[in-house]
Formats: sequence, C-alpha cells, structure tokens
Amino acid sequence: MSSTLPNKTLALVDCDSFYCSCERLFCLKARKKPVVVLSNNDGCVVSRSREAKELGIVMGVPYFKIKDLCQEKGVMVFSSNYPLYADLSSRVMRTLYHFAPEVEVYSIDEAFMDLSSLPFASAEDFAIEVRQTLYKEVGIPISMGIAATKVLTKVATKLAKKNKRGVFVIDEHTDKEKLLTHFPVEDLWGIGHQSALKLKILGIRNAWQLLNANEALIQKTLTVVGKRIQQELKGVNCIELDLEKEHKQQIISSKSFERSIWVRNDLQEALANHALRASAKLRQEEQVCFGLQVFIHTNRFKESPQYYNSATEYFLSGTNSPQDIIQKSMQALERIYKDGFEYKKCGIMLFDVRPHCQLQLSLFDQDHSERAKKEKIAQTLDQINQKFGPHSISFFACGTKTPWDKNGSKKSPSFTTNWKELPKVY
DNA sequence: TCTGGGGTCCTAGGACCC
DNA sequence: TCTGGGGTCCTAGGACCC
Repeated sequence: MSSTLPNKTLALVDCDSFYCSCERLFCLKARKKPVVVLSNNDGCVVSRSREAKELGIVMGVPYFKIKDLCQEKGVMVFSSNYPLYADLSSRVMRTLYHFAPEVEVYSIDEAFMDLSSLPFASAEDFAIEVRQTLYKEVGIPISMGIAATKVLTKVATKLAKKNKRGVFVIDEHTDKEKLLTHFPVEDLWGIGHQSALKLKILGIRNAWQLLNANEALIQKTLTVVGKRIQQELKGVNCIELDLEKEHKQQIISSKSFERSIWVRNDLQEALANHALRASAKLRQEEQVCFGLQVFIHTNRFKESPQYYNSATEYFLSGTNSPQDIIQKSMQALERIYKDGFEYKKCGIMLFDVRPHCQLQLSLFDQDHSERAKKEKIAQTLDQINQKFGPHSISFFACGTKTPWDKNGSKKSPSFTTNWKELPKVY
C-alpha cells in the first residue's frame, strides 16, 4: 500500500458486453438482434447485449427462466465459446500496449492503464482515440473511465457506459460530491452484498458518504479492504497496478453434471477428468503443485438431502504428473464419498503451485527414473492431444463415456483459433 | 428437467515455540 | 502443583470479483 505517487492518471478499459460483442463479430444476423451468451453448461446468462438488458434479462439468471422470453422476442442465444473470447481478448490487450507501456490485464475483458507519463493534451480525446482504434482494428466496442485511482476509474467506467461517447473522465474539475452522492455504495468495486449491508446499518448508502465516514469506523467494519476503497475514493492510490502478474497460485477444474450422479464409479470418472485437465493446465503454465483439494456436492437448489465435503492431499515433492494427480484425487474422494446422495458437482483445486524450475526434490522422493518416466508420459500425452485434438488420448480412470458431461449446444465455431472452423466468405 | 467456473485476498483461530 | 505472554506459521472459510 502506498500513497507516495500523487496525481496519477489511470484508465480502465472495459469491453462492452464482451462475449456478446465477440459473437456479433462473426454473426451478422446477431448484430441486429438482442444477444445473450450462456455459462458453461448453458445454465445461466453471463453476457447480455444492450438490447437484451433492455428486455429485462438480468445477469446470472437461469436460462430456463427466460427461454420463452427469448423465443418471443427473437433473442439470439449462444453457448460460451471460450477460445474465441480468449483470442479476441488478447488482440484487444495487444492493441492497448500501443497506447501505453503500463497495462494491467485485469480480466478477460478489462485492463487498467497508467497514463501518468503520457504527453496527451486531453484525457478525453485520448480515450476516444483508443476507443475508435479498438473498434476499427479488433471490432470490439469498449467503454473507458479515466481518474486518479483504480476505484475511481471503476466509477468513471460505469458512468461512461451510460453516455453516448463511452468515455468518462474524473479530474480536478469534476464535482465529486454531486457525482458520488448519486453513486450507490453497493455499486462500488469491492463492496459486495455483505459489506453494503454493514454500511447501511451505519447509515452509509452512497459513495460520498463512504468517502466522508470516520476512517477508523470503516476499517473496523470492513477491514483494510474497506479502508483502501475509502482512500481510493479520496484520490489516494492504495491499489497498485499489477504489471507483471505473478504465476497462478491455484488451479481449479470443476463443473456441474448434466444429470445427477448416484454411482460412485461415475463420480470417480468425472473427478479423474478434472484431475487430468487441471494437470494439463499446470504443465501449460510450466508449474508444479504440492497439494490438491477435492470437493463434491449435491444440488443446493433441490430439497433432497444435501451433502458437501472436501478433502486435501499433499505431495512430498512438487508434481504435474497426471498419474500422481489422478491417484491422489481418487484417495481424497474415497475419504469423503458417501452412498445415497444425488451428486451434482465435483471438482479439484491444485494449490501450493510454483514454477517448475523451482522444483526441489524431497528426500523421500521416488527415484529419478520413475519421475523421468512420468514426465515422458505427460509429454507424450500433451503432444498427442495437441496434434489430434483434446481427449484423443486419456487414462483408464477417466472412462470412455461421459454421460454426466454436457456441452453447449448453441456454440459458435472457433473462428479465429481453429483452422477447420474459419469463417466462410461467399 | 433446466440455476457457471475460475480466481484473489484477508482474517480468525489453532498449533507450536520460547 | 502452580500455570504467561508474545511471536510465527498454517489453514479454513468468508467475501469479493469477472
């Protein structure tokens, strides 16, 4: 935490309805219609075009609840196509680096930029240029907020989404009192449902009231997290730009099942697939892990008996071997599995993740030839799957049928990342 | 019938040590 | 038998984000 650098100028670039915008890029028909994109299992709405928002479709609503509305209003519905979004995201981010050297890629559709040292005359003109360039070169519309701190750029970006230019600047000429008095405290970045409730008890309902509240009281109520938000509202930088994202600290693979699982063997196979997938992510990042956690649970939306449990296993030395990770995950599952429940979801989390080069062998480590053999197997597995497509080769534990698995049925082709699915031009 | 998945950061409290 | 206080490290769980 630091407040040593006053007068910073930061920007937040936020892609508008990102997943929907990606779909529209390759589907002309979708440009003229309301669009929604669904979550992994076609479960919930995770992205909505402006027209879809206007129809009253809210973020996170289960698809089955709005299916009729979509048909009635001609809403185009897509399953999520993550490779497409990831590719377009990296194009957006690459373009941003042309405008400023200091860019923090915050999420798939957002980036912070440090504009402090840039020689532009008008922040607003700069933002408009970035916006036009992105639209021309990548085809993705964005909104941009410019202010002194991250929290204020988040506020500015929300306001930018509401005006026509898609740009909003908060600077020394801004009437902050007027602006923040109309900004509900629960809309602030970092203030979720629980924190908003606590603040309401204190009579704090808008951002201006939070800015002016007693600092000690805010820290006591919302810990240092709340204190930082308060300082940032005042224009004091407390949340630094993270320019070089450290390596990942954990890797998760989990998914709900299409149909409930009653049988132990099905759960084992589903989990083994997650273990395999997580280990592949680990190798892709050139990392190893020292532990894993397995979790299973029933459907919380049903009235049937509920069960949730998790179990942790550790490795004596770091590993990214699919065999090691599958084996330990099966051991963990054995410790928590109970018969007679209707399971809906399982998953695995790899933790204590470190770069492969930092690998230190344990005194009790399996001998080197064993380790080398496992590395060879993993390498071969990755090569084959890269060449012939995912799941070309797997482990016996992962099974061959995957009746519990569900794939989006409304998925668009991987236009930009798979040669076989390039868009056709007539 | 159908309700996402993948992350980070912070804190309280227990274990352990001196 | 009486029975301290301070420090560190680790972990589970909460809260939040996109």
